[in-house]
Amino acid sequence: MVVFAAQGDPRRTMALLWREQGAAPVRPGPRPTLTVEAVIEAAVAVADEEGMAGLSMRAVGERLGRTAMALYTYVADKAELLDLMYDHVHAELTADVVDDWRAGITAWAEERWEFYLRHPWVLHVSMARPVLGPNELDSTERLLRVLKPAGLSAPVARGIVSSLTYLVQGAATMVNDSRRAARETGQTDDVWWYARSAELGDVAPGFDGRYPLLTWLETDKEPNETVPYMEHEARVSFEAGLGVLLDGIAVRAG
Amino acid sequence: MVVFAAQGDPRRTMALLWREQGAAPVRPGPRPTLTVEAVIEAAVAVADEEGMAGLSMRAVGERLGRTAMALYTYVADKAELLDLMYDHVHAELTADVVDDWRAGITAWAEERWEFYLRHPWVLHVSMARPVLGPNELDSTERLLRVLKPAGLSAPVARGIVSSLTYLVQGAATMVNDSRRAARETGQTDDVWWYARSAELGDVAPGFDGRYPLLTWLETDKEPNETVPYMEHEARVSFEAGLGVLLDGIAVRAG
DNA sequence: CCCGGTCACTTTACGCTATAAGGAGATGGT
DNA sequence: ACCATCTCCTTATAGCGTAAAGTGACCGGG
Repeated sequence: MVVFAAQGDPRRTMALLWREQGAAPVRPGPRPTLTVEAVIEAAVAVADEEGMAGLSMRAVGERLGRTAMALYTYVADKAELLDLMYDHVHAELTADVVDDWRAGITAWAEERWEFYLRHPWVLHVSMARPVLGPNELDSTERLLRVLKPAGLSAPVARGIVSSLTYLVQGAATMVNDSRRAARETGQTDDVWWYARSAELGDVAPGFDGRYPLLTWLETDKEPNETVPYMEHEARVSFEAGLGVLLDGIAVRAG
Repeated sequence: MVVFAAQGDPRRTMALLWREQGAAPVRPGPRPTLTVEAVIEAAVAVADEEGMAGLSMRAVGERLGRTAMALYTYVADKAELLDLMYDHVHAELTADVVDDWRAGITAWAEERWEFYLRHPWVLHVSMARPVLGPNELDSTERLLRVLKPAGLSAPVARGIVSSLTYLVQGAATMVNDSRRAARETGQTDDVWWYARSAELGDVAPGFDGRYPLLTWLETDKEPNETVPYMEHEARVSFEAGLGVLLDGIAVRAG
């Protein structure tokens, strides 16, 4: 369920994103009883609570005491609504510049991490046709202010920004999927793993002999009681990956 | 549209994945005219051609000259079919061990890259509840054989494997989404970007002043005529990210 | 040889989706 | 008062996974 930017009139969507408020002309007909903002906020609330799969025009309308069709007065279609939702929540990102680029990048990545756990549906909006709203651009501009002192070339910086994004999004997706799976199946990571490794032992006898390195890979895990298995693994690999990336940047830094 | 592993009887699915063939007992009633393999192959063909969104039980049935319901003779439900499809295509991964870990990891990542472009739908199967079929496990075991000589600890190795996976999958997702968007909207990356940056200029005058570093980031691009814009960017950032990761591994290698 | 149990496969039906089409009623300008 | 205009509603369509029930083919045992 990866979704693209609005396919309707792009100018219209861009104008909404950048809020060109054209001093609403006085027209005949009933006054609207809602606003685009109210629709966006209701939609974000639905998506936060029910996930991208639960985001339907009916659900958003219902939350506002309207029918699904009433929303089409305010947005062109669902894709446009998603663009507006996407930029709306990106306003939450405010991590500001720090002197040390290493600390700055870490802070940026940590803020994104929390952000994606707060709004899992954002990860289902494709980056192949970016939304190009002001709030996401602001956040990226701030990352670049942090990255600049490392003295990288523009092409290398592009690679770093992408890799950083892939890493945060990948690890956060793992956490979100794990939570969703637990909610939908009623089975925590740990219960699931316990059951599956038993079945794996039954169906693939001699596992340790056939997969010695996979067996080795699972060793030396620090005991962890509080966080579900997969969430913990994702968090640890996020930190590890970030550390490796930062080291790699240092190698290239001027 | 991220999908999870089968929720029906997990034992049944695991038995199918590891092909415990229980010497089909002779029973009354008509002989089945298909096989699980045929169903899997038809489903993979549909998914390769139409994408995950086009993979419906009706479409698979149609390809086999059957109704959607006929498939339920061979698989428990759509989720189980997806697990079987997932492991089936992972048999294509055969990259084998090389002496140099740097070359070995690169080869592994390149093979995965091609694989995800060949089967975009694989990226929509969640890793939070892994399929645990033999073919994917084999591929990971081979990666570990390559990684082992670097002399990492198991916890660090887990972080590396995850980060590597996030990187390849993230960049490949970008390419796949870009291709899908071009197909669905009839607009290539380049046409889209041209139109959108014009609109951005209209709607956000003074862009260069407000976003000096974003403007800088887009500089020094090597001219590229053959590959669509986004695909090229994704490929370049994949290579750059891989290079940074390998450097980071070298720092930690024993 | 035929009968009864079993299974492959079909048709139908349900609730869900986005949104096109058309209608009702409110509003403001003339 | 009239009319153009706009908000919001109801209705309808094609597609999804799969539950339920029906049809007819096939096999072993009497």
